[in-house]
Amino acid sequence: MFLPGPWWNTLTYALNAPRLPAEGARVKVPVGRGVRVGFVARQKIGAPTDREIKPILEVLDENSALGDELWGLADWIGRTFLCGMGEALQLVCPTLLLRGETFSPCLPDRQPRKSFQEIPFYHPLDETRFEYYRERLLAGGRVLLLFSEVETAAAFFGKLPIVVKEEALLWPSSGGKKQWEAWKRVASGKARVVVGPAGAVFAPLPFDEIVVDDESNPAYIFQKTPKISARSLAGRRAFSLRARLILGGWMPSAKTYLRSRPECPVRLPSGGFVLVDLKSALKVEARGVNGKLPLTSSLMDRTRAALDAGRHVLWFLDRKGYAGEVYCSDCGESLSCSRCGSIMRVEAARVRETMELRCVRCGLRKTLPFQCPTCRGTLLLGKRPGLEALFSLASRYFAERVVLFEAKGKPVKPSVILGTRGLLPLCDTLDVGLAAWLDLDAEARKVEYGARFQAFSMVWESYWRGIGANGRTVLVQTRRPGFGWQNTFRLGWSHFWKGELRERKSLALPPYGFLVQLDLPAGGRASERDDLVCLLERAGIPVMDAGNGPLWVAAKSTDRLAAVLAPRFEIKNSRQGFPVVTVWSE
DNA sequence: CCACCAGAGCTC
DNA sequence: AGCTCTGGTGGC
Repeated sequence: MFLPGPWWNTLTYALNAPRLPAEGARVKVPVGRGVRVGFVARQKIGAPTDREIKPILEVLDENSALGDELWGLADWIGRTFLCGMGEALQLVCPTLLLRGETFSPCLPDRQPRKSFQEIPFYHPLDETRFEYYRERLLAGGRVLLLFSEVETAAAFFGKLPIVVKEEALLWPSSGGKKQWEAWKRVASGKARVVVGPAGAVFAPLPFDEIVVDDESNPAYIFQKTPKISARSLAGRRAFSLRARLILGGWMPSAKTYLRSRPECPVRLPSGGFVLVDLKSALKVEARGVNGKLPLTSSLMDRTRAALDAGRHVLWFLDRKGYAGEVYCSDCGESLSCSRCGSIMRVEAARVRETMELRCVRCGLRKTLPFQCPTCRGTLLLGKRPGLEALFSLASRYFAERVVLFEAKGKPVKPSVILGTRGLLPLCDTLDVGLAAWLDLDAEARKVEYGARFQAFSMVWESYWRGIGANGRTVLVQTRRPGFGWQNTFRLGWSHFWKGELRERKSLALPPYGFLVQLDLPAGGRASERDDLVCLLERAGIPVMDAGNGPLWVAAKSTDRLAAVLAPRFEIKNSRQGFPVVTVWSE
């Protein structure tokens, strides 16, 4: 039996009943002090144990609660992404199914298609792609349609022709009761078409066709562990169902490009793209903050011109708050979080017009101190000015036409709108004449090997997104203009991927290999870290250890690593907590 | 005197 | 990660 949770091993229980429940059926069993719901595993022949075997308290299902196909998907997730069946089940199942809610599945039969087939469909204009998807839905069959954003899914669903809508379902973005109702409705065959965000990839229907729009968007990666992309899961489902997989978007992901080498169908018009050297930035400083703000004369001129033409301007900067860091001018020490030790940034307090500190990692809020907590120095200065500092500065030039983006409400008059990549959806509804990336080098540094792709795709999207694309200009400020990948913007993503993949291949990075991130449980002994490193190295697996932060392992396949980690994830090790394993594969 | 809560303890 | 047990608090 598998227990939903961080554990990898199966547990053995005694059954006092004439008939064995099917693989995947749920049972109630005593675990630790309490009673929990588990899933029946494939029978192991004569599992000998030296300890007393506890009884199964209740059998909840006669048949598999998930169905064979989704059960197989969970099994594949557990093996491929080093999370074990327990966490895979938590990801695949609706929460109420895990709690033991009763239901009787009646999954519809399906005439299997002959073979798996992958169709790339890349076009920068939403309407062109969406029209194609609508045609696919009208053609009949069971179709799953995934979108990278909830809003896009809802909008697409809203505009479906009545005939399709009647047999379609919009998958809820929230869990709980709504998700459970959707699950039951789909499982009982009351919908032929499922439209939704990433979570809809677990809709319990044997689809004939699976469409993934915007397939390279990292928004498909689930927030909770295991951090897997719904796109990978869609691909796996299509493969095991022998369904048709349609991959659409602005541009392909590394994996898809590598497999089918599609050609970029469009280029940026020559006037539509401007590359600016950030080294020529104006020497403007915000009060109390050290460091230049990335404003060049080229940016200012074009912004003014776009506003005069009655159009909106987007300024992208991936730094929230007023300053990214605060340091003491006497001792040089930076203020750090008392809870997790990360650096604190300065941002506007939610009450009154004051500033407060906020931890970039754990989100802890604190009031801004008057003196340095280390040396009692009285001059605290900000480093790396962010959007709020930019706002007060830009207001000097463009007065009330500058807006700091908030999710709600949109400016009516032509404005300079400041924000992070979250501004991109504004292109759908506003006439954007200029999209400016103030400091492209600083964008998307989270996953190092994916940083260039992130940056490229966002800039690419900022040109094409929305109906006002005609005549829009994209301006990119960088410290390295004219070198390497920045030049591929004009030529399109085929050129970008060719260069990028050549480099990743030489380093055996994804999609050519796996990169595994191991975050150790907080509060563990330091020796535990050494033990794990030692264990891996003895098994011939080299580990990158920076001393703090996660451990990294690069591997061609995850099999060997899985074998080494498995004993660490047995239920008896629960007391010391478990490392969080994240597999980067594309 | 017991309802309620936070923290400890446990895991085939 | 849940689940239950425990022991302290507080409401009346």
